[in-house]
Amino acid sequence: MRHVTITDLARRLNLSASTVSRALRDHPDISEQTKERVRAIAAKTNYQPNLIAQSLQTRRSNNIGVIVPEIRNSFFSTVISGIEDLAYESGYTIMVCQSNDTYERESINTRALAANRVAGMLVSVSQETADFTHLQQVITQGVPIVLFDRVVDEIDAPKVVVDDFKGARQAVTHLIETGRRRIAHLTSAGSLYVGRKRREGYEAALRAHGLTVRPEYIIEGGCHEEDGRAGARRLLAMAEPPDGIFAINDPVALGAFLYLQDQRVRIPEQIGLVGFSDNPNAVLVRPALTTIKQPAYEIGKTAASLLLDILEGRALKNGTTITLETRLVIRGST
Amino acid sequence: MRHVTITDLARRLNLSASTVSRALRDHPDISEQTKERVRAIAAKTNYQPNLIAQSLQTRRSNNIGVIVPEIRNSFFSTVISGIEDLAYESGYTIMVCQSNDTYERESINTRALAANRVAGMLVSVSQETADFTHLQQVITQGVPIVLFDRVVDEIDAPKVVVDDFKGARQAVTHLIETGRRRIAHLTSAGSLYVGRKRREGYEAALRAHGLTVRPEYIIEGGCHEEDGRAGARRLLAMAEPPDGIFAINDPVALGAFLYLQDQRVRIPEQIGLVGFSDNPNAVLVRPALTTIKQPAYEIGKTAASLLLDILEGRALKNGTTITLETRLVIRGST
DNA sequence: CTGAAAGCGCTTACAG
DNA sequence: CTGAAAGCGCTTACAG
Repeated sequence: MRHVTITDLARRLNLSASTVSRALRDHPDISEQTKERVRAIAAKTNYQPNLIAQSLQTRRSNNIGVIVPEIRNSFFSTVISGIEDLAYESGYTIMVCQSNDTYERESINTRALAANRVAGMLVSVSQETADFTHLQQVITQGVPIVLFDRVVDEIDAPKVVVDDFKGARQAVTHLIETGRRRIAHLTSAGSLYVGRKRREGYEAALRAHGLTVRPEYIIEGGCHEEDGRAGARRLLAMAEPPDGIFAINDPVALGAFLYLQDQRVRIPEQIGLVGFSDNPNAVLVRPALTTIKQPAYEIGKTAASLLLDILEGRALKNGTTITLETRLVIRGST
Repeated sequence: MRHVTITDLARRLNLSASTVSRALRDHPDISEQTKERVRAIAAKTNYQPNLIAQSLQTRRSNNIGVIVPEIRNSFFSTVISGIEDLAYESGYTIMVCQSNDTYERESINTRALAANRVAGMLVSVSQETADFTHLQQVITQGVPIVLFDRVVDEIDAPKVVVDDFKGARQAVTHLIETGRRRIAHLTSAGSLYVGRKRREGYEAALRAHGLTVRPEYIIEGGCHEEDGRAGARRLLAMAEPPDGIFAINDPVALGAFLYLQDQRVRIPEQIGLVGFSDNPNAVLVRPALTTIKQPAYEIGKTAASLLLDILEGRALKNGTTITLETRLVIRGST
């Protein structure tokens, strides 16, 4: 019923705990014969080292903390999948928290992970977060953080991102090149880094083609499907509705898509639509969604591998930021 | 740079570690004044209790382990979301592992979580798993397990499921009642519990309506979109293709859907299609997918709450199995 | 009301 | 090659 300990093994073999410990870790000092005996009894009793005790003693941990806005968002669950696969290969386990896009929960999560003495953290900040001391404190305590996707300039930590500006500019340029002139943008509220960058890309594309940025065409909402629906409703209600929409991400784009479809607006003839992410379900709608492909799984793997580099002493250059490639995937919605 | 310890606080206040510890836990013996001093210095130095040390001492943990086949499957990521939300409310953190549907990785994950001395585990077994000693050992060690979705009869543990048999029967009955007579089934390979149950429901519905079960119409594959495509291809190639398809889950159904659409097969006129889960993307295709709604988020919450009941000493009746309701959601694909 | 001591399950310098 | 001792950061019965 109880967990077997090293002391239990030692007692049964008439050895000291030290010797058993060394035998289990294959220390060269220990005789092969003793090692055999220890291994045999360990296997027989189903001994499992207590990683808690080991962590306390060695002040090292095999756990890494992950904080994302929402686990059930396809983009983030794919990132987590990438993180877990790499962590698994390297003998780490991940502790996963979601902030539900609130600052409060994000900071509580950060503390909980710190209290659990994770070796490091991988975080994508919430939409609400504007104060970053919770993250700074962790770093000050010597626990490395790698930021991904929702990164922030205020924190000096390695980052894994895609070129949001460029991706957005590409998306909007594509809308312009396919003949749209009244292009709206569905974006997040607040100061989300990716929101800002994508919006800048949107504006840059318009300007580069001599189009004016019309503030009424920029709808600030959230990052979910329902926000896309709401945004599309507002756009359709305008005296001069847009003929193109660039959404901050695929869920928002799909929300807009469904609303337009409900309203019998023809896509792409009346309104062209572009998303951002290339979630698996971008290909399910008809016409399929044109979008900017973001390598979610690779983002997870890359962020995890940066963290492992730090944990295993491979120093990173100051200000390391890895920018993964996005790609415009043209489908039927434009 | 280093983490502040209780001893650090004690030294700065000229108190003993015991007193500081008691003050922090608000022990009644300690004077209010001392508590104040301790709290003040703890806040000032950003003291964070070392949960690792605490766990070792108290032999309790605030971590619960979660093992799923695949994090980036919409059903499982939603379940995990439910688990995390409830765990968060109760002060627990979750450690998440994916087996990628292999027995090997599932058993290694189980050991890793056990070595991390999680308070309990929530698991949905892999498609490959046929030997359950890795789970049995954990239970024997006194670590409770709650199974969900992919449960197994061989393990005596509380379970959270939906009525797969009934849901499947309902799905197929619906296909029959809408006039289909040649109904195929796309299922998993191997002995997956949910696969078996859903197949039994499929066969029961056919028999109840005097239709014969035609083995060539039962295609064993996997649980992913590509398996649905492959299955649909095989069905279409038959001399007498089916006029209805019941798929083991939504990803498989959507894979079949896309293949049929590519082949210009009209849904629902030529072939009616029903899935299982009601993933968010079931509503994205046109016609939208008829499916059996499975409350993924509630499954996660329920499984987590059963585990918390056990952890907090609220005994469960032997053989507790919670069966959540499924519902037939009729959309355009039938 | 506070402190000294023991101990949770390990690891590792130090001795022999 | 093996063991005794100390210690990781806590908690808690036992004394005072």
